[in-house]
Amino acid sequence: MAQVKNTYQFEDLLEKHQLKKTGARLRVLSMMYAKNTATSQPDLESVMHDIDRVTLYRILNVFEEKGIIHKVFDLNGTANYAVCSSGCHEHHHHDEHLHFNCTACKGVFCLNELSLPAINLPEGFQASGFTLYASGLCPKCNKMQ
Amino acid sequence: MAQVKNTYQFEDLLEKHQLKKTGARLRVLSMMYAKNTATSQPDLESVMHDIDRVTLYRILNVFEEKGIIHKVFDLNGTANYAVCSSGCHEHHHHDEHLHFNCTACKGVFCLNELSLPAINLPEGFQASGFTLYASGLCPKCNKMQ
DNA sequence: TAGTAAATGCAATCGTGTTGCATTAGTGTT
DNA sequence: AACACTAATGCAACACGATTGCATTTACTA
Ligand SMILES: [Mn+2]
Ligand SMILES: [Mn+2]
Ligand SMILES: [Zn+2]
Ligand SMILES: [Zn+2]
Repeated sequence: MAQVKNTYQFEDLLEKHQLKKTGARLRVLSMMYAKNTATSQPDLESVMHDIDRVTLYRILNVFEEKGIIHKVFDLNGTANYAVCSSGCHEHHHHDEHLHFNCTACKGVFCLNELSLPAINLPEGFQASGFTLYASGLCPKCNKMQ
Repeated sequence: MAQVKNTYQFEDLLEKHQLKKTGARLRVLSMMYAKNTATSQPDLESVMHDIDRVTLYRILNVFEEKGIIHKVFDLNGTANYAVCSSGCHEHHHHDEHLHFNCTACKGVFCLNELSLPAINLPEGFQASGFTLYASGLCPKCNKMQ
């Protein structure tokens, strides 16, 4: 299950990153921390009708800059966001784990427990980051066939 | 370098997949086979002004269905396409290699020579495909700093 | 060469991403 | 508690890739 926190902890989180404590930001945080899958902006919009989509867009952007969440693309190429596990700082992410895209429920899962094996790139290529994607069926969809 | 072919071989390729031999399709094939990086639809449009965008869109789609090319997303989430190395068939791709996104020139490289190490997924997850992404500098951009 | 299905072109729409600017609201200070 | 200042929000507008419907044209086949 995801790492559930309460409102006070979210306020502390915002304060730590020198972000003003607004209702929209707290609601986005509580939604993202409650889920065990990544969240797209359309996901947020479908729930928070009263918040402008540009506001949500900017909240996601600033959270990513601050190292609170990280971006991962789903099978359609749309951005999804998930809370960073640990060790992520402003403009410095360490989310090199496996991202599982469920082809049935479209859920995007961060499998933090799986670290990536070392990769030897061909001569000349210089990598700054890796991401491993897998697609298939998540546990829930797998059971339902 | 990429696998260059001539027009007759492209015609054979189309015939093999029961696709009509049209000028647009042959031109798309020759462009994609001549490059060593993946090609986006905007790439094609910038060269083939006389072909309608929707036609290009449908050509890319049918080529992917037939297992001639495979789709890979760049850092912006836009679809790029690259010719399949081998073993890909209709609705059945085997392009489990590393995809390198150059942050400078935006090129997307298929590093076929790098096969992926075996991955053990957590209980319940059933994967049908893997893709490893790396971002950084390609050889050319690396030299130019 | 005529008939048929496939492929194309065009117009239109959708969805996500992005910017500018005026207004509002959070925060530290008086 | 009121003030001032800056950050955050809402709204309008735009960018651009993705996607569909439909009429027309083209490639193949009989
Ligand atoms: Mn992740
Ligand atoms: Mn590839
Ligand atoms: Zn699922
Ligand atoms: Zn490059």
